[in-house]
Amino acid sequence: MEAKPKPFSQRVVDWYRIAGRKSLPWQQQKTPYKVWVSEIMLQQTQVTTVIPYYLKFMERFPCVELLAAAEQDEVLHLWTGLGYYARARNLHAAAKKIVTDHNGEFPTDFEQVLALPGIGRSTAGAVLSLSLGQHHPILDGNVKRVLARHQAIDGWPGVKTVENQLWQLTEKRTPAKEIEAYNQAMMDLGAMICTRSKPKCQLCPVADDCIGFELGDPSLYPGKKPKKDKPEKHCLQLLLVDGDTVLLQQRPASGIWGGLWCFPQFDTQAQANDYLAQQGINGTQVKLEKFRHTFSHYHLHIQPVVVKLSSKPAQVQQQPSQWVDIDAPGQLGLAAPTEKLLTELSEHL
DNA sequence: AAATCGGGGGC
DNA sequence: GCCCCAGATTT
Repeated sequence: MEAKPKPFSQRVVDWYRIAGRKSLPWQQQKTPYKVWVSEIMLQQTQVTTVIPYYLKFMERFPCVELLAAAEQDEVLHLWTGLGYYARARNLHAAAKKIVTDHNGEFPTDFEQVLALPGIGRSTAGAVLSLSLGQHHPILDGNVKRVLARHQAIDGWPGVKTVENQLWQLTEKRTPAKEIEAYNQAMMDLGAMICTRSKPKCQLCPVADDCIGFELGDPSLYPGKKPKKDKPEKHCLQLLLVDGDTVLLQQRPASGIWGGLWCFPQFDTQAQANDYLAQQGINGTQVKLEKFRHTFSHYHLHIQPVVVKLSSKPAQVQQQPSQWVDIDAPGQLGLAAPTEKLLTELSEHL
């Protein structure tokens, strides 16, 4: 008589009990708020990078009311360096909505959670299952990878039909019991065993019936995103220096570096000169070394130009701007290149 | 140098 | 609904 193999979910949960992660900061005395903040940060960054950001964030905003009451600048400040700043703005907006619409209590109804900005089906399911044990399937990058390999699902998950297959599969595999352990286990399995490259199949609890493994190369799944050439763009950034201070302008709320504070940026030297003339700014221009910053869809070559002013001009700024201390810019959200240039400027002067 | 990651929003 | 967009880190 043959032994009946254990179900997929049982093997995954058994593995988790032994090898999974249970002592991360957001796994202690779990609440929807803690799990929510961690999930948003983890959408764009790995666990080890997230931990210090998460700890600082929770120290400053231990509850949703305090987050809702904060200035956007301070929220972005705590996000500086994490990237995808729209997520911080959505987090902040969602906190305000929780206070006004839900009396400061994180909603426990799936549809209401889904209606919060920055939360889609997978994140809503993750927060409610991990913090409250509600039964919802999840489909983050880790789960996609595990499932796509296990069933050898072809194609890039960015394609709707492929994504739909994966949702069907996660619905089918998600067990009625032990939802919390299973969902956490699947994310851990993807992060620790079924890694993007060099998966540790010999340690995997579901390698026995993994079709990707059986076919010889699980790393062929999921299919890769078709790649596009990234255009090279160029710009100048003006570092207007007056004594120990420098001028920062706030970026428009949407688009690149939305809501962050950056140096005034121009496409051409001529446009920069026009601006300086308009603002009545005189001063010697000193070019710093050009560098390249890469986005998801283009490379930006930034030519920093230091302009030392003899006096602060009477600004007729068309957008919010402020003079900040070069060594201590304050509680503002800064893009990575802005931080880098501030450091350089500090050394240069 | 290339891959990545879940959701928003414009069309 | 489809398609494009966002950014720093890891491999």
